[in-house]
Amino acid sequence: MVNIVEIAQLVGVSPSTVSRVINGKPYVKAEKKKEILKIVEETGYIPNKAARNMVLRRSFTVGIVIPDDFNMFRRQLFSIIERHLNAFGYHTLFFFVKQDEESEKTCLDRLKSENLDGIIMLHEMKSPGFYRYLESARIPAVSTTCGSGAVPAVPTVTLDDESAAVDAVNHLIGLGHRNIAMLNGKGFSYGNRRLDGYLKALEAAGGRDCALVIEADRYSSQAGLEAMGALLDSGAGFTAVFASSDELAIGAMRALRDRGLKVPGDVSVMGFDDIDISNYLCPRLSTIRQPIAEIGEQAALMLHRFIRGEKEDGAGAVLPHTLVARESTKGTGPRVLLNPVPRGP
Amino acid sequence: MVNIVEIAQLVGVSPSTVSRVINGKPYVKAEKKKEILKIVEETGYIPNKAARNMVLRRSFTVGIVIPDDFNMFRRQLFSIIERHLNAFGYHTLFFFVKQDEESEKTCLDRLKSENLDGIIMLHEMKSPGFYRYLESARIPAVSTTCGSGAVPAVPTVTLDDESAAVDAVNHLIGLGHRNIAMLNGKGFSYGNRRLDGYLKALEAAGGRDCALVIEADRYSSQAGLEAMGALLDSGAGFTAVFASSDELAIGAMRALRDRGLKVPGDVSVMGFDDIDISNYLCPRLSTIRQPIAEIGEQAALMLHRFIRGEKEDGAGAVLPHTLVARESTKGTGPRVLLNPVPRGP
DNA sequence: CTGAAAGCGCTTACAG
DNA sequence: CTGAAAGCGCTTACAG
Repeated sequence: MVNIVEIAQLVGVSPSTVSRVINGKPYVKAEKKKEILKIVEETGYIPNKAARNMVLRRSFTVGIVIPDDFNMFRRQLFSIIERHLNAFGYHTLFFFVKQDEESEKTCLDRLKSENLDGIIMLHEMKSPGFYRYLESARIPAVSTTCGSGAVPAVPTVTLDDESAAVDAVNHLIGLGHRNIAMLNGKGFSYGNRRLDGYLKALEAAGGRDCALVIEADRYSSQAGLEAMGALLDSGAGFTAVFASSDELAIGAMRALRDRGLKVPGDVSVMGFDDIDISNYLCPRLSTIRQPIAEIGEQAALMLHRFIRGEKEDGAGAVLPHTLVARESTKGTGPRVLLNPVPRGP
Repeated sequence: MVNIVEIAQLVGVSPSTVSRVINGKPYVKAEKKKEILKIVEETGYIPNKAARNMVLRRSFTVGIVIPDDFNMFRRQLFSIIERHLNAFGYHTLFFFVKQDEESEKTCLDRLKSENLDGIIMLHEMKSPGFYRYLESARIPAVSTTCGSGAVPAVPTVTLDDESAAVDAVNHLIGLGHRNIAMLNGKGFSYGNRRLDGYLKALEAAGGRDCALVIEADRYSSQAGLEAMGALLDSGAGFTAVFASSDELAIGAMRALRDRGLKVPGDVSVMGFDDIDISNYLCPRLSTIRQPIAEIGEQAALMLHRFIRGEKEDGAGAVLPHTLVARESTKGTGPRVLLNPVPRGP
């Protein structure tokens, strides 16, 4: 690998000058510049990043902290963020973290050694030490996952989970459903906020005592399948389900079908996220659309400004969601309570 | 940020000694070691990575080159690879690349500046310059995506796409189907290999003249929806479809349903990949299971050995696939050719 | 077992 | 406009 002093020798100038033209600094005579560029081109010289980062004491890269088992919603989100960040000139470094302290600690240690320009959180850390560090080390960070205002040092770009859940449940109520179960995930605060919305909507409709909540281990299809299976086994009655992620809903639909129940004939199913696949399912999934593109764009932009020292005015942004009514939800018709068919043969 | 000389001063030793204990080198008196560790702990000192990488002339990180719009199959694969790589002590740096020369060039330039220990290719580069560079710079690389043996310098861990496709089509043939369409993606050589398998199976069954191939833009559900729509519009007759990715199959099923056709009642659909979601669909998707976990593990292991200088014996590994017959494929029954219903008013 | 010194490849005041 | 020099934070022969 050729380095800057070799280039300098080849051209017959000093490394300082080479550095200047490489970094687009002014004050270099046009002809010299041309010669240098020519040699750089010929040799295929690429500056050593580690050396550069060291002296500059920054890395021009932003870290993206994301759950190890990130679902499709985050899959889509991070692509968008990555793209915007690139457009701003940042590289991107992923930190996959699991749901345990050990993993969070490892992540934090790595973070510290990287000299990151900034951080995007697509994850919620349990350990407060993490956020304390960001604050004390004055590392700009933006979250798309914490509750708005939950972590003072970290502005959050998100939707209003609670009112989105209210809308989802109201959609079901408007269709005539009264016994609406909620299938929630675990481990993220947005689950709580969506649960709050569910309860609130029920309450407003005078059906708070119909609340029926089951908690899945995660937000995946498999978790949804299992949780819905358990719900059906319990013998609880319901004609609709609100799942707090599309993947949960997909698993739930599968469990319903496995018991011979029709969606939406017997049970209406409502998701949350509007991941790409939801519109290709049979039936197409009714859901709450998160404005993924806008969240990603805003988060990247906000972080960029943050890094450049344009102090943000605080809590972040709350973006509008959309109710997408598709085929997996429909009216109750005779409004009878579903009696789940007994399991097995 | 505290650095190594400050730590040294605090303890009253030289930076050399601190460096030794941090890196677990021998020859440090136990008591000194203890004191140093204590101060390191107290101050929360983390070595500066850029500095370390520079002097060591390596980064302890492997690059993962992956299509910008990677699908769920790669999503699952990269998580597995990332985990194994971590277990071997590598960090991981993603390079998202688009299907154009520009993007490939950018990727290559970044690659050069990173001093990577090795590279995993979850993508196929069009520009031969990329592979030439890997070879000339002697950067260990392993692919999971190129054809086996396609790029001499890059061993490949993959399945036998052609014979997997043969199995898929034979499954359909065994069910009584004769008019089997293939829905292929674009831009990756494995598409060609799967196409070869499709043709081969047809030929072996004496039905080569029934070949009916439509090429989608990509391997996504949307692409599958569109391609299947076009196929139906063409008026071509078929009772089964072999799609070269599960996502393509999902889109195809949606298009079929949109025309009022039943899967598998009217048309059987076969996918390829066996991504997580496929087993939750209604109907559950019949498909070819790629041994994702094994591919990921093997690729990581092979790269690790490669990096350590244990020269691989060349072309890589071919792992076994599995035919997974689920609900989206079934016998033809009366074996009539489907006459597509005319498109809606 | 330990430290002083050189060096990794770059950038940036500083002096001209 | 340009170069010599110092310095970023680490590691590693080398000499003791």
